[in-house]
Amino acid sequence: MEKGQVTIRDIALKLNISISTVSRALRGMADVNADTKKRVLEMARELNYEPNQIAQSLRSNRTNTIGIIVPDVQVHFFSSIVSGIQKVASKVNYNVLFCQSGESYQTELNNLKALIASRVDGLLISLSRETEDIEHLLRVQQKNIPLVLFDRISDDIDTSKVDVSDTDGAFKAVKYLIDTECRRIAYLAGPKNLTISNKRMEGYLHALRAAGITPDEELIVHCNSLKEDAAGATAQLLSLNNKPDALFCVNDPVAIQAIQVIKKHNLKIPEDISIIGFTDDPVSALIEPALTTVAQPSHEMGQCAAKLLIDQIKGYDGTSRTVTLDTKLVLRNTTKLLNP
Amino acid sequence: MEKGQVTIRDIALKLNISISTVSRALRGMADVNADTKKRVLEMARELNYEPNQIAQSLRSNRTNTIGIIVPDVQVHFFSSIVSGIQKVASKVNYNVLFCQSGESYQTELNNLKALIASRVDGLLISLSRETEDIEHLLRVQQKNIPLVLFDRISDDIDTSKVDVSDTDGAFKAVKYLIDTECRRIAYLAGPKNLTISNKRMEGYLHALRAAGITPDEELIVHCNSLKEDAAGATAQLLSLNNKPDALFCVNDPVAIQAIQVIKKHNLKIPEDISIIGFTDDPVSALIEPALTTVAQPSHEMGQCAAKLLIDQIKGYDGTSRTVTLDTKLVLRNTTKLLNP
DNA sequence: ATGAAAGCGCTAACAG
DNA sequence: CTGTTAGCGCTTTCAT
Repeated sequence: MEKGQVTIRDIALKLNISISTVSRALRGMADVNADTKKRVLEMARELNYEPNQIAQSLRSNRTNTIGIIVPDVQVHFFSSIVSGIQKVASKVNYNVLFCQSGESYQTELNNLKALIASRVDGLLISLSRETEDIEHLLRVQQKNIPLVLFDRISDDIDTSKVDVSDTDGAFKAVKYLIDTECRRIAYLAGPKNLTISNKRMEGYLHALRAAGITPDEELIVHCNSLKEDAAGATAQLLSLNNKPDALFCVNDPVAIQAIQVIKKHNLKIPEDISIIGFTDDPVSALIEPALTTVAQPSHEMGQCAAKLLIDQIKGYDGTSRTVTLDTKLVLRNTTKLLNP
Repeated sequence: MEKGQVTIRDIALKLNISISTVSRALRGMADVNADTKKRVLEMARELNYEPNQIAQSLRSNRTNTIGIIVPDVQVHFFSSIVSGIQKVASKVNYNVLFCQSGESYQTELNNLKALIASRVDGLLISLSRETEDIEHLLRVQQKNIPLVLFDRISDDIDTSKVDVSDTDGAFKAVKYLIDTECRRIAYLAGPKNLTISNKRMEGYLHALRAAGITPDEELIVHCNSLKEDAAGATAQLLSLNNKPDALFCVNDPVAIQAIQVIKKHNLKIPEDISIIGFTDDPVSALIEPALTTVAQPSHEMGQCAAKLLIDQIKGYDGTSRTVTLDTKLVLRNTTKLLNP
């Protein structure tokens, strides 16, 4: 066995039959003598034979492998998506080639190159924060490689996409704040070019206007590198003459930062100031006070994206479509109770 | 381009030269006419050529791909390891095929089969909780596929391994509890067959004995399915006539469960009862009180395992060795301060 | 029911 | 410097 892995040739030689017969027997094709077939299968097991998928792929031009690129799998939201993808894929015998862009456009490019070279049957991508130009995605399409974008999607390309109802989620959150008597509601936003941040802003503005509240520029603050700036941005809001009485945050980490700062200022949550986040990170239920947040179905998102892609690969569905999953407002202790 | 991806043959035809020349030019081999080479490279770019790694792999018998199996990537500890692995691998142009066992032995077996069929150059595995028999790993070795185990390792196989100093970490934790005047220290253990849980128990016992404290069977409670049973186990300890004054927990999720229960019993942490966890999950710093815990360098663990494997693949090092990474006691607010 | 042979895309002798 | 050829392991005609 020193010569590496066992091949159908080894089996054929041992049994003194041709490799085509072995191949046929192994795949359970109809026109093989029952006895031959039995002997082949036995020998295969005895020699611990595993089919060489590389050879199969070269022949069939299909690898049964899909590629994923996410910014950073250490972020729970993404690991949950990746988990969903992998489970769906493995159920239908697809392998998953896994890459991280680390929020770098250049790395995303390199990842993509590697995945294309590996001849993945399809691609699942959540764009890096740096990515603005999507030329590389167009090149994927030219090569007829099925592509599904998720979460960090782009409007500049016509392909299948999975996202969540950001705008509606934000609307529901801000509406709840208004319904619980908050009037000066601030938005702790993400970078100005981040699509999801802008969509959430839309929902925020829409909810304010629907309640007859005029948005105040002063109350919208952008954090450039999400985590780091959040504390500063919060401090800035708290130093206003006319302080906010609620904070809607672009995501949970920002909200958690905000909570820390607010606590230091000795303000009571939610009596003095209410807070709502976005994502429903597992941490959010455990901190104190437990964070009210707009939950995104991350695991489901992964599953949905994977299904969409595999359907496309198998040619069940050639049209590109966008699936928008629902968000849900999870009420916890950083918001006041609704008076019935 | 309807015919799928571009091959060196397409380039050769367009340029009216042989495919071997194209192959040589593409790989920048010395003995190619500078002009020919230039024309090949230009044409390659023009046609958007990407080398077919499948074909290369079949020829070279190397895929430049490593396989990972982890129980569940949604657990931060594992996603952090996976992240470390992927970064190291991509730096040296290795792809990562990613699988999850979901703590199921059967799924682990299936994953392994798929990865072997994909002819990965090496394997990185953290065993499922169900896995007791390691026959499948021996078969991997018979096939001469380099294998590195990490975190959930097995003593029954001679291969490279990466783990952390569980015993020493536990010792440090329990010693700290003793040094801060705790005397009745309980151990909230994991399943009885879980290696890491047992190693941590050793450290626990060792620290007690070193301080002249006789271990009390009553104070060692096993949780079978880590998360679910923790609450019950804690309640059980609190109902003892002679209650514990400290809790050493097999991991952070268990510790966090314990904290909830203790709070409900209106006991003060750490005044009435101290708690120490294991892992340093990101949550642990954010809960209240912030959890004192034994930190495991998860990201580093991934990097280390990947390096070990790749060295082995490249034949730099054929011997199997075990790397034990250091743990660190991170003091937070579930333990008392040390009196100087 | 089985075998022989071609070919998937690429690399590596071996010739020229 | 370049072309020809064989072959990696497998599937699939096409014969027999």
